[in-house]
Amino acid sequence: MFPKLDPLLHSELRLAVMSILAGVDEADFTYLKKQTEATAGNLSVQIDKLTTAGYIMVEKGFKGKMPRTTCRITPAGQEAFSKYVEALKEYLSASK
Amino acid sequence: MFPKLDPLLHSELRLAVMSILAGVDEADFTYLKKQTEATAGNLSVQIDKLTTAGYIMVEKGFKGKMPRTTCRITPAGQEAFSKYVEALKEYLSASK
DNA sequence: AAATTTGGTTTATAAAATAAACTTGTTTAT
DNA sequence: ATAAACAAGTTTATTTTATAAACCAAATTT
Repeated sequence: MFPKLDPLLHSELRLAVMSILAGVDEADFTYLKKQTEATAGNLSVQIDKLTTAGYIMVEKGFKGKMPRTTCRITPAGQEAFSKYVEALKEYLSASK
Repeated sequence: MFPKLDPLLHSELRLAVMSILAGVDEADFTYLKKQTEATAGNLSVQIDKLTTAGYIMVEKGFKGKMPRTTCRITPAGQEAFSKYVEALKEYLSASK
């Protein structure tokens, strides 16, 4: 009746990050920070977790002389996100 | 862009409980336990939190000689649940 | 060249989820 | 009648998480 919710996605900030990445080709750290209004530390930690899980890929480079961290969703991440959305629907459609 | 998710509802078990209660008039502890497959301890704690928040009401009585705990969603709970669902949609509709 | 800002990471703390252990009373078996 | 097993929870302890605070290195501004 109530499917298990992927704990990696059932987190406000990680879900926001995945939500953004699911809709774009790539997004860098500062963009994610602005959009989510998260602190840098929190974002850094959550990006690590998503990376370890294989849900996103991180590429580190430079934009001019400044460091730049670019994130991209992986196919596994896309699928996990879709599954999570489906699972969640079971919880939201109460009376059904 | 990403609204704050009510932390009281953004919890797998509490959300399941609220989801059930949103669809029925009342449900007792054992029914909730069976439906959610939660441990009694966990369920007890989460019911407390929802009660303290004013999202549900608990009535204690007896069915024959055995204790019975009946739960009901409150108007405040109904509203919080609706708001949560709306907020969550912002997270799920990524590309929009 | 000192102060500030950028783009982060690491570490520490607070809060949450969860399970294990316990309680109170009931039913069943001996 | 009493011991064993079960029902319905609660309380307490443990593990995870989320989050922020503190820190770091390099770049930019004053």
